[in-house]
Amino acid sequence: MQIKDIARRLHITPRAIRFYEEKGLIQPKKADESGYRHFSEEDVWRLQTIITLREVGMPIEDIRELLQEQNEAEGSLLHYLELQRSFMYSRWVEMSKVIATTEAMIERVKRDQQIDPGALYELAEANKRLRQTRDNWVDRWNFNQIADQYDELVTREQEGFNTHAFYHEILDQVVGAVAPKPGESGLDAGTGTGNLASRFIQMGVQMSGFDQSPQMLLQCRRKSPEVETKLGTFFAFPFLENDFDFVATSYALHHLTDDQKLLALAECRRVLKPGGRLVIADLMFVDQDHRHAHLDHLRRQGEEEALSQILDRCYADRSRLLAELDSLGFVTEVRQLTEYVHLIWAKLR
DNA sequence: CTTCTCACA
DNA sequence: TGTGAGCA
Repeated sequence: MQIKDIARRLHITPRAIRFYEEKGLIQPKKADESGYRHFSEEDVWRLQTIITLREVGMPIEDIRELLQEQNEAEGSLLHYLELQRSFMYSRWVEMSKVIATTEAMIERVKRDQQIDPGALYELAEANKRLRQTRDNWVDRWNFNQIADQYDELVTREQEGFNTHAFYHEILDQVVGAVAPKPGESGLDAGTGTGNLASRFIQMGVQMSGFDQSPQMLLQCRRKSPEVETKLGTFFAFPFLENDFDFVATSYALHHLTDDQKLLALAECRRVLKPGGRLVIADLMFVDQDHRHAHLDHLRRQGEEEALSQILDRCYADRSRLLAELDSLGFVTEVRQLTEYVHLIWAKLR
């Protein structure tokens, strides 16, 4: 297929296609003699993905990085579509928030019968901060790289400080706290290799899960094909509103900063049915005082490894999560499971 | 019909 | 982040 054919098919100009090649997003084969580009079906999917991601506002450079890690995964068409879906959801969630903010601005102007620039500015800024908080996330753990060893890593007996001590027991506690009834549908947020989701599957529950790492999802599909898996992020769960009876999440929130955790809680709320419940098990401190006291303690003991791990991972401020859950309309209960792992049970009022 | 480069917004 | 002109 020549450049004009594919351009017509995808409704873009040949010039733009060459431009994407120049930027390193595609590498079409060139015929030896003429120097003409020849495009395969795979190239079509890839370009379609590029176009969609551009349409939802993703910069060229980001698309390039995304497609690069994507390249090594197999089953291209499905992966391209999943990438597109994931970003459609993030765009959708973002638009919902912008609409809500605009509504609030309109209400304010109507009510006050005059424009208060400061307040309107505040509202507009809130959107910007939200986007920044969300865009700040990076996968410092490189899950695509470690996906095939992940289960081994978390269950290995470790010398000294072990963040994943009692891993399986804690997952069992989460299942117990959710107390799922057969036929219910649940979501495992940040499902990874599906260790939590598969427990629910065994109880006759319909499970969905999402993760930001395609490689982790491959492991999950291999181990537990019954889990519906989607590519997606904690800032835009790839699901519609009111989809689930419960959301469960374990050892995932600590990959987010505290601000990002709050966004994630709002997403939990969004996908839950009325009366739905949320169970979180993760690394936490009771509150900031507890955090600082504990860090001081470790410093005095010379526990450098534990200290650096805690500082490196984003142990949650439990009190802040609870406050946010309350304002989102949840009633909550808490239980401390191990030295660092706490369990939060929450139910929509 | 395609290639590439250069200038332009 | 692309586009159009001009050339080979």
